[in-house]
Amino acid sequence: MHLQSPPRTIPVDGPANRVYAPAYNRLQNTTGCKNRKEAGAVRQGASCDGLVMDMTIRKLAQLAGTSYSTVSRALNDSPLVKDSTKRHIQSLARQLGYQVNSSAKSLATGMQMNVGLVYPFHSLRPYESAYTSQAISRMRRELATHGLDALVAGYGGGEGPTDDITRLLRQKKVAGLIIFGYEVSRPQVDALLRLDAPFLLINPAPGIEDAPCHQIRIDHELGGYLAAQRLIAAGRRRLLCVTEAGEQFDVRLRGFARAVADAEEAITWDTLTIENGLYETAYDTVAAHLDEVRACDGVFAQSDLTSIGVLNCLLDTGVPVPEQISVVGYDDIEWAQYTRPALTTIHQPVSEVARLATDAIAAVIAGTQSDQYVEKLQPTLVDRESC
Amino acid sequence: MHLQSPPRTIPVDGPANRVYAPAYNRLQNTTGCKNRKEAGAVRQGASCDGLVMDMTIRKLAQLAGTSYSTVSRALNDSPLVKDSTKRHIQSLARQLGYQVNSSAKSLATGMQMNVGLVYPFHSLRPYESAYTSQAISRMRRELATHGLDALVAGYGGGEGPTDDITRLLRQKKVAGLIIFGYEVSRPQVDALLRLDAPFLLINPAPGIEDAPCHQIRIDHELGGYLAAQRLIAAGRRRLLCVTEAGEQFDVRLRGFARAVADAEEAITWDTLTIENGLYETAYDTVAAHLDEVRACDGVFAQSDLTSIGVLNCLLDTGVPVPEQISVVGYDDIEWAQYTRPALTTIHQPVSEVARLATDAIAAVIAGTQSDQYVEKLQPTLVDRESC
DNA sequence: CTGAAAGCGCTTACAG
DNA sequence: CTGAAAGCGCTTACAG
Repeated sequence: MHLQSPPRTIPVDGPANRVYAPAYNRLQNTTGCKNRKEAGAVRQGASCDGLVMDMTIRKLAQLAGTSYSTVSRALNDSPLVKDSTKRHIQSLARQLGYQVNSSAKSLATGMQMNVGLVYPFHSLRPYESAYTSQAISRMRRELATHGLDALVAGYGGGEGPTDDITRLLRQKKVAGLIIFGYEVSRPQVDALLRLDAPFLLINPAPGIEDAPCHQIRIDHELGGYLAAQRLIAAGRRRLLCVTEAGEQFDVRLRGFARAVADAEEAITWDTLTIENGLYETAYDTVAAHLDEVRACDGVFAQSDLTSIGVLNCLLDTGVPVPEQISVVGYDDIEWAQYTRPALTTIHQPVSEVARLATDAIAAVIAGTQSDQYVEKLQPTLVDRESC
Repeated sequence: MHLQSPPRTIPVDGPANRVYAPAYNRLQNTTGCKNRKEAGAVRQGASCDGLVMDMTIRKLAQLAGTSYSTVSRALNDSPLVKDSTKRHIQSLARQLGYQVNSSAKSLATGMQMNVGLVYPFHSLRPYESAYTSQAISRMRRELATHGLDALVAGYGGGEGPTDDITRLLRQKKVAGLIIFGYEVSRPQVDALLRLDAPFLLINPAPGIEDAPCHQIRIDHELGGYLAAQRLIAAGRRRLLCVTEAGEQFDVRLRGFARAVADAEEAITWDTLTIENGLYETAYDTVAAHLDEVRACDGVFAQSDLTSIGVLNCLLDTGVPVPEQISVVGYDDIEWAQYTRPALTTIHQPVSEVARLATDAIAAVIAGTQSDQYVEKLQPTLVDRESC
């Protein structure tokens, strides 16, 4: 077997006309390394079912009888390598359970095969919304089909660009970002743009839509329209929107208003503003304004969690739903089907968003997608029992 | 300002007595790099609010007027650096928004500051259980306080050790793993053990408990006991356990049986086995065995999702809960409080688990925790309306 | 098609 | 306390 060390071409005296001889690759040093590293790190030489933990392309090259350059090319399926050589090396690698050291690869290529999934940090809740959880869960799987791993992170309200949003990119921990954007600010997006790194916004706030970046939008105006339409079709004439303040909610309200205007019947509607989207907040706000709420016959709430707060408050105070008041939610999270009455709601196409977002970011990272990717998806009405 | 290049000590002719001059660090090469890399990667020199994307310790060193070794030490807060130098460098780094290249650091130290959060892949559901989501969400935050990022991954049933479970470790993408272990197999754990890498099991199946690895267990026997005790205290005498097959569920059943044996009253109990933990499965199974179910007066279901399936089926078929049949669930997911009647259930201490797991894995990674970490936590009963 | 070399951006033993 | 050097494990331009 041909070992790479010592290199056969080393001139005994060095070339006289060069002051500095090239630094011959340190081929010798497969074992005795100068820099120590233990302390919790994986022990050198540990093996697992015949799979060695610290297999490198250098060792693979020794076993295959080629240079490690060739091993590297073979493993990356380079067309420069002879087919038989490639097959030999690949099968050897498989047998020995070789896994590339992602840090080394990343350092050499300048790109880590991870994408950051970043969503707004709600200090109010110890966990993400059901909607976010479902989306993350699905994206992780889709990402895997592209050979990408998912790193999760949060971002705070308006803390500027030194958030996790840019950190992961700047540390080169991720090759790109999928950002659940409904709370990302314009300065943050601009900072990202200046970084010129791959990122994609899901559901950005209206003020962001004209930013020249990849986006997947949901037509929330239509969502609001659909909600009002359904309520009106159920014969409801005095409507109430339970909503948080914020541009992203106003859009839905605009759709709502348009449906009301489109209706042939005389419809009145009003708004009950809640401070945040927590279940408890919705519940308590409705309880505090019971008379106003009971004066209406149909409620549109801006998220399923909010809807469930409204629904439960109504039920607990003896208001029959949907007999006296209809309720329409928004999101169609898993739990919307488990309430009694089951929640009629506007479905956000999470699976589709996950698939598209994932394909898009993968393409951007691969350099396949160069121009701005913008997709606008339509929500749909899911008819259940609460309206 | 003293720049590092060219090195002042280069002998013009090279030392005569050495064949190979030492390879002087390539200090020159801060700009003209040989290896190209673009294609979706972050553009060189892009800047963001005065923060340069590709700031390195080399450039920092030039600006600070020291060697980059000193910069490295200063940034890592080494006691070897003079305090004033350290402060100078650190403030410069902060000003310029320097962020370490995590791949380079990882390659040099052998450890990446990420931990993998791995949970069982349920092919049946497009998203994780609410319990898992909540745990992941909390762990991510706790991890951040240790300077660790969270990488999420799944593992399949019994596909052996070439899962994501070992992949992330072997690729050096993570320094350690937190594994939601209720479906991890003994061979998988053994493979992990042979790898000698930091990992911690949450809630492993009973057959794993004697493996010499870090674990956080929940006393599910007690959980089962508490459930039966509550049902009995509510005057229930003919009990039914709705459960999946599996060791981890048998433990709860044992606790349940013990409570029945401890009771002074004559209690009968039976088991209704469901094929999996899906809501629909629970609902349909109860519907298919309505007579048997109606013959009992108290149900203990093995997860909240299952309980809600049972609850809804009962409600939908006109059985009043808890008047005719009491229901006790397991897990205490967020949604348990939103059902009507609100679900009485066994609370798993997710927050505590998240905090402990996170502290433990951080300690193991840091090398602080050397002996086996085993924590056994106790579930508690949450009394609501369904029992 | 293949190999030797240089480089990616860090850390750290070694030698002042 | 500081600097120059070597090394981490890859990729890839360059030269056969």
